[in-house]
Amino acid sequence: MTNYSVVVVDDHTLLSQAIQTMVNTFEKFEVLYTCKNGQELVNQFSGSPENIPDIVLMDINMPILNGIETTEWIQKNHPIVNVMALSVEDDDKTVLKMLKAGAIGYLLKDTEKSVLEKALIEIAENGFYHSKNVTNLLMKSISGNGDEEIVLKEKEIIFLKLACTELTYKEIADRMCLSPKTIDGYRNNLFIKLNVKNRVGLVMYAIKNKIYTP
Amino acid sequence: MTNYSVVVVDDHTLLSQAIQTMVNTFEKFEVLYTCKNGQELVNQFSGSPENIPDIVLMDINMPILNGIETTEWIQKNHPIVNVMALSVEDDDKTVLKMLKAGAIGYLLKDTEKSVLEKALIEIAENGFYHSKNVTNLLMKSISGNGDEEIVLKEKEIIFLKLACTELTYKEIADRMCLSPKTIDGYRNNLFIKLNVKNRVGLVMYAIKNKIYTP
DNA sequence: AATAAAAAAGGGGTTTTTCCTATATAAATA
DNA sequence: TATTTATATAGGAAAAACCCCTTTTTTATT
Repeated sequence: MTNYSVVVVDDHTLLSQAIQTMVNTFEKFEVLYTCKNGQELVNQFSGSPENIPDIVLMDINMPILNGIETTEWIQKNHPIVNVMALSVEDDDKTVLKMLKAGAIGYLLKDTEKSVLEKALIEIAENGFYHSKNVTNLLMKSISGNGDEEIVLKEKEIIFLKLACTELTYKEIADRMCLSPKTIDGYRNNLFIKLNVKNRVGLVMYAIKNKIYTP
Repeated sequence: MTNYSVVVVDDHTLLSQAIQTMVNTFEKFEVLYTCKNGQELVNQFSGSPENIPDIVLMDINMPILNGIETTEWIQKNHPIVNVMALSVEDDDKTVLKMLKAGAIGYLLKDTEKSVLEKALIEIAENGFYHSKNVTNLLMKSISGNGDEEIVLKEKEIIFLKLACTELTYKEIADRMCLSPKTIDGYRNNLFIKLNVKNRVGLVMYAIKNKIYTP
């Protein structure tokens, strides 16, 4: 009987290699290769059918092509592959996005070796795994709470980024080649849209949603 | 000939266990145990002399007792132990603090397995290791740039945290049981002290220095 | 106790932000 | 083309943020 093949994707090379070493100690599992980001994975997958594993262990925060985008790509092009998210993130929105993108499991990086093995076995044999946290989260997400995904337009994002600097709205207007009054509008729209009270609220939203990185 | 003993400290259990597995594959090295935070390490060290390793691989961001504090403790109580920092952080201040605390090396988590092994060997045999990044940083830090460590008092920190919320300065004053005018003073002092122009500057400083976590 | 230093508070002013309402203009659509 | 619809812009005003300078109160120091 052949082993299940695994690919590890994480921009922290040491982590991905360490996990590789670890997974290789598991009976039944074997790491094919590791990737530093989503782009590398896409290249590998597109290279040869032999590069397509049974399971992908995927970090979320990565440069170039992040975990969510990459999972979407896999879901579209190789729907048989099981993606398990592996992240330090545990904020609700991120988890939900990852699951929506098609991940069939979600594991925090502060779990035990044994838990990872158990999760891999479940995925390989049953096709799913969910930690307690995630199960609770899913319950919450289903019951009520439509969540109304907020979509920002390009200019709003640019504005938001500038609002995270020490620039004055007047100066932001100059940078964006718009009248201060227009900026006034952007700001007020976002106050309502993002449900915040003032500029600090904008800044916090931008940071939490990775629109601006301090 | 006996192996060099290593202890891995990281709050991400999966990472510390994965690194444990990896280090155990290195000839000459052997992991004694892993810890989830500094407190655990202190307990282990204080438990039995057999628990004291040659090398500690230490993460920086940890709850309870962080990497810098833990390194200081080790430096004070077990100065023979070599601490190597292992972190995703690469901002100058953090690295310098870690080195000042007594770490003899600094490795980013996105390095290769082979680099880790090489670093461990250097530490074990020569007693030091520095990645290129760190060497450059040290050069910068020595040449000129006194850096003037900014020290904030307790109340300034409380104020700074509140300034990161959507509260009005008036409301912050209430929370801190101070007059709005006093808050005015705190704000203006911090503007000068932190070299920022407005509230966004305060927020950014607080976040960058982990005084406030979004 | 006298003096110095730090923390808290106030007076009063300018600028920026925030808010509300209304209009011109461009872009998309029936 | 006429009609929405989204985007950009104004006017005006109240609130909050920002700034400078002075005074009181507390705390520490010799």
